Amino acid sequence: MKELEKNYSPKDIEDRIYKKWMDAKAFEANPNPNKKPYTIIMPPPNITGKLHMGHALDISLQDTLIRYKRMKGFEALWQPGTDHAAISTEVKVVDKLKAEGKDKRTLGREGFMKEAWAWKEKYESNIIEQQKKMGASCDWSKLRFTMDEGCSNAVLKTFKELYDKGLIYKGKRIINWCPVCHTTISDAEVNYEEQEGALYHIRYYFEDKNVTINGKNYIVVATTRPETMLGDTAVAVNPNDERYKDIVGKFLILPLVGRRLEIIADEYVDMEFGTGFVKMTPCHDPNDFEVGHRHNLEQIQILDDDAKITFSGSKYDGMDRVECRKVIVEDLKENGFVEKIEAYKHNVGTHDRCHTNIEPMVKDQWFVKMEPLAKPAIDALKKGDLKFVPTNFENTYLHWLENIKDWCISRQIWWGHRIPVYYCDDCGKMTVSDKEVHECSHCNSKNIHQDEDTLDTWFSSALWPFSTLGWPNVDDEKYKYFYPTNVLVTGYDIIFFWVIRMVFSGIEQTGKCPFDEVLIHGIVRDNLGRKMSKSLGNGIDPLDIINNYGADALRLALLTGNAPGSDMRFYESRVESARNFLNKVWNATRFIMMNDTNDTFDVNKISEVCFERLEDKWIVSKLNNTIKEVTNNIEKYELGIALEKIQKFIWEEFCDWFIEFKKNILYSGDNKEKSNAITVLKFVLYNSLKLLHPFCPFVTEEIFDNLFGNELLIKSSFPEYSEKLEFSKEETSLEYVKEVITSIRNQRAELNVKKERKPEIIILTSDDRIKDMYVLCKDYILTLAQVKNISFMEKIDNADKYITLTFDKSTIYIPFEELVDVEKEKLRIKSEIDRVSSEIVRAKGMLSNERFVSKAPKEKVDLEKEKLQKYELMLKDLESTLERL
RNA sequence: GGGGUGUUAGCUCAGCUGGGAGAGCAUCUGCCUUACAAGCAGGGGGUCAUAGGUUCGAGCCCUAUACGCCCCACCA
Repeated sequence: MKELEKNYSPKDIEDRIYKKWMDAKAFEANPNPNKKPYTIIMPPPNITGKLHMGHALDISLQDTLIRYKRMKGFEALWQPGTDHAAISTEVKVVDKLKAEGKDKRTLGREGFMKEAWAWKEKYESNIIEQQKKMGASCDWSKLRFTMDEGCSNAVLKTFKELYDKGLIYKGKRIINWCPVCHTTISDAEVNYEEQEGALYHIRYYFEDKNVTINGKNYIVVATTRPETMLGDTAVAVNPNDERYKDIVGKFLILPLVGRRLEIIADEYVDMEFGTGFVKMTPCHDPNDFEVGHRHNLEQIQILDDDAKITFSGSKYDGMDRVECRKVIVEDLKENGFVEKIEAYKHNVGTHDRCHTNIEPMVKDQWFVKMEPLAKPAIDALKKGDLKFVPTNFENTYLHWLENIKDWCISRQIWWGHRIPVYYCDDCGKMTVSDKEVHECSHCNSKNIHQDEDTLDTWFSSALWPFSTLGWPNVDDEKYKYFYPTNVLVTGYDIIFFWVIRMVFSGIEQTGKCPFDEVLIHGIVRDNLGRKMSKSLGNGIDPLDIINNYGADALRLALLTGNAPGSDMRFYESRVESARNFLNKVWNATRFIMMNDTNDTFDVNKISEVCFERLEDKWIVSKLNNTIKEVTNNIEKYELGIALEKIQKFIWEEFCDWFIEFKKNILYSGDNKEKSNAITVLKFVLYNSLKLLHPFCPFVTEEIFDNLFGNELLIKSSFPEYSEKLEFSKEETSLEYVKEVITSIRNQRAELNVKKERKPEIIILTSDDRIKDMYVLCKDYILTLAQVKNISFMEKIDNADKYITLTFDKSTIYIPFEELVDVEKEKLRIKSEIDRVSSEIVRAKGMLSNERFVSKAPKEKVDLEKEKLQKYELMLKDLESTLERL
């Protein structure tokens, strides 16, 4: 047996282990009729960035699940890939070009795409390398990209099918325009930010000088955006507004411009707000657009794509929107149109990528009709075909789908899937096709040109669960075997963007919900609870953590105490304690290897009969139970709880107690005993490593390799709970061990044993197995409580010289004069009497409550009876000891 | 405005279908015991936000209140 380093150092190990897995093709999964499939589709990271803590958490969760299922005997596929991240990437590439003195427009579409693909190659490999550092066991041989040929085919096919069904349409609608990115964005990509602004109250005079309201011949409208008045085409009031009933249908004159505006009545207007008059700017406000439609209002576009004013023939033409606002307000003031200006906080829509204020505009765009698609997605959840963990996100999901608006999918950028629509320059008609198009399908003219726009990046990600598996080729073996997938793991922040769109796309295109369950996790925040962000500079780089502590430690830190769906704060101290735990496992291994006398360990030859001694039965039974509980927890996605139980078992039960028990045998026992001890130690470690492997794969694989050789841990099987290891008939034996543990604890903790004293303690017991356990603990007691030795007696004569600790099956006698400060001991016993007495009162109270006895389950009642008995015994003993002192 | 969620030890958080309050960190005490000082043995510290209710029994279920956070909608 070789010797291990004193401390676990992940750096030397992780890359080597990862390579080993890769060489063994351990991550690959292929259709296998003899196994059940288990599939997780990885949320494809954007090719714009590097690995952050959110990814690290995402990977830790998924990798743990997939490794677990793989060990459980499933053909477990974790499908990796990356996302082209349309706008984000385009912005980055444009910036990069700018830095190089190049310009997107002069480069042209083709030249730009070349640059973008080069970017993709570089950044994709970066992020993949980083995922590998985390230990991600995804099937890299099946790596996909949202713009690769297969995914592009899926996009074309889907577009064509939805178009043919009338679910994709082109129309002039009001959309969100980003004046910086020069593209439309969907509603979901708009973030509302509260901004300081002003509410400008402006007078609009009646056309007819004889018309008055409240004695004035003007009305007052309130607006936060006075510059948009250039596009006003009406003023609206609520039809139920008694104040203004008589002036509906009258005309106003738009200040500065002179346009005639009719006063119209529409329910949209809130009578309570402001003056009850609303100026209507159908081209630059979504609500006004709707009202405009109902009343056939003229649409006047006053902003161009840069959000500059286009109002030819006026001084405002060409002004920036912000500048124009100032000028218009000045002009209004000068001409006496301003009633008042109030400071006003309001929410302004911004682009989630560049944080520019978005501009509502009317443009000809492509949309997906959502209502018919949303319905089956709602039903899927209601029928139970789809479940969220935790379930409270189901409300969010339903609420969004039930109030859904059509999805604007066209983007005025180049990096993405180009919309497969071709316009004929001769007949003017459209041809939509999922194949290459060379001529107009209506007039056969070759004079055609393709739509310039590309698709929203989420259009392709929506197809990810099946496009990566071979769809639209429905005969693809991968698709047939691995689809639909089992669980989707992602953050709550992209439920709307991604999860919902995958669900309705999956149902529409494949007829099946793309996954059974969605495991939602929260955001990893900094130690002050803030989001990690570039602008705050508070981001923690997972790679730094991996360098310092190892990937396993990072994974453990992210998984412990992290409940599904809720945010967590990241503390480096957590990583440190995780690392310490791993070191503990490492050293337990080291201990076993140092004492190893048994090179012929064969786990298959181990059965329940190997566990002869009490402590063996005890630890194996603990192990067995841990396996059962941990399996349950993992199946319920309670990874944090599972991990906690494994750690507790390994550290407290295995290391602190079992290994300590075995030291006596290993140091002084005979060879057969030693060999037996090693066998059990190895058996428990062997299974512990397996339990632990899904969570921290590197260190466990390394240890496994050192200790058990041939087999790869990643390919081994997860431990199974076994009835045979319950030792149910031996249950009392476990209590013996517990008793010994308790007695040792009591001596150490409560007696204030003086350091230099090493007297002999005496134990009375008639049970040989108890005797055995005390002998086993002898050195442990010696070391820790400085008790010199243990002797066993049938009875003890001068009992009043001893302090006693009484248990069910044994009594410990400790010579108090030698060992203990009598006064302190009296105090201890008194407080102990108080505690036990109150327990007795509690138990008696419960048992004398007739309703408890009659209504509570029998086992609960029995439990209380047992407790009462035990405490009464203890009380008696404590009282007699106190008397003797 | 609608929906969700939180309030548990000094800090950050677990607590699964209701059955004697837990972890990590911090703190205090004693240990360089030959697997591990990245360690060992122990201690202190909680009216589980408040008020009611259901129940034999509530941190957990119900109702209300207070404070906080998140998401959606967005009123010019």
